[in-house]
Amino acid sequence: MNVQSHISVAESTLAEYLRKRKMRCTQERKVLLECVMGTDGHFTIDDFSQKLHDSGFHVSIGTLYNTLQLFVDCGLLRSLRFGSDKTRYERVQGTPNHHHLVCTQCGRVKETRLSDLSAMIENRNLGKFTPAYYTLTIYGICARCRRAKNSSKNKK
Amino acid sequence: MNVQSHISVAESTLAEYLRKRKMRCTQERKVLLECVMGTDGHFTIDDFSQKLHDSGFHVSIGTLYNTLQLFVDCGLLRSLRFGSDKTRYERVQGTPNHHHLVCTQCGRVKETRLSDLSAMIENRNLGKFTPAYYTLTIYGICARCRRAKNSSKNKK
DNA sequence: TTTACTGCAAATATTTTGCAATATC
DNA sequence: GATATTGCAAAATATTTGCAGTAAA
Repeated sequence: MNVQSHISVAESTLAEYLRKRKMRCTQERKVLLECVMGTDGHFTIDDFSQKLHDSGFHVSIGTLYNTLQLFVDCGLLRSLRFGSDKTRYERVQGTPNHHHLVCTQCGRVKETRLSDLSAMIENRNLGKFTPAYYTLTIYGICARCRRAKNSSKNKK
Repeated sequence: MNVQSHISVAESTLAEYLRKRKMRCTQERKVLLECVMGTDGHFTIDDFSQKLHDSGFHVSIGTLYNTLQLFVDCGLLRSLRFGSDKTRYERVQGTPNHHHLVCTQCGRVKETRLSDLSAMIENRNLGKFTPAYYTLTIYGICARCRRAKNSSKNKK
């Protein structure tokens, strides 16, 4: 599936969701959706606010929170929280299954793909619980911090 | 391994960690560790503060945050964040591998054990990244909310 | 025309920080 | 005795809320 069709799928998903709930298809929601679809990887509210600002569009911080939450509710975004960082969001569609490696030392987040694991998780029977999406986050020490730690050990 | 030995293992883990860094083994750290080891399941700072208060021990909120973070740093606790809720903590030792099912409707968190998955994740080679612990959280709709939703559908 | 949505600012909630007092080593 | 840690309160940060004005339907 190409980028263009991802966008139109997302647009109809949103439109459908709004229609069912008698919610409105506002400029803000349209523009934000477009911006979301043009953003790869995960981003914070701040990142996103900056990107919108750079593209010359203004929305208030409240609307930003509301709208991203709306996108989470209709399954277009996933929200992520690592450690005590702020909330991050990432696109669901067009984002291949991946997991996050979070360094507990420097806070860097790396994506990794473990497709067999994904398959195993997705095919899992969870009884009466109906899964929508999942997050697998592995915390540990990244290569860079490990190197730093070892070299400081050697100095002593 | 019984509870008593879990506590002594935890105590030496902490003592070792503190010693290496020339940090002090304070009353607060000792009491909080004991309280943590006597707490099953996940808890928030507030839950924990209340529990301490009930047991007649007082620590400031700042020290509480510091100390729980210290326990996370030395591998005795895991910190968890679901949705936009506050941070929760859970013991690592003596807590069997488990995963979390979070209902995106009502916010309830249920624990589930998927041991084959755990094994798969733990045995995974992540290259230069050294894993310490991981969290697998599955978001979706719980049985109760699903029932509620279906019955409201039928009414229409 | 109705009412859902937005912007703004104020309110809340959570977590961190600065500093004087205290306790550990 | 030196200094790491605590308590407290204030600050910083993140997110939510209330309300008057605006814009979808």
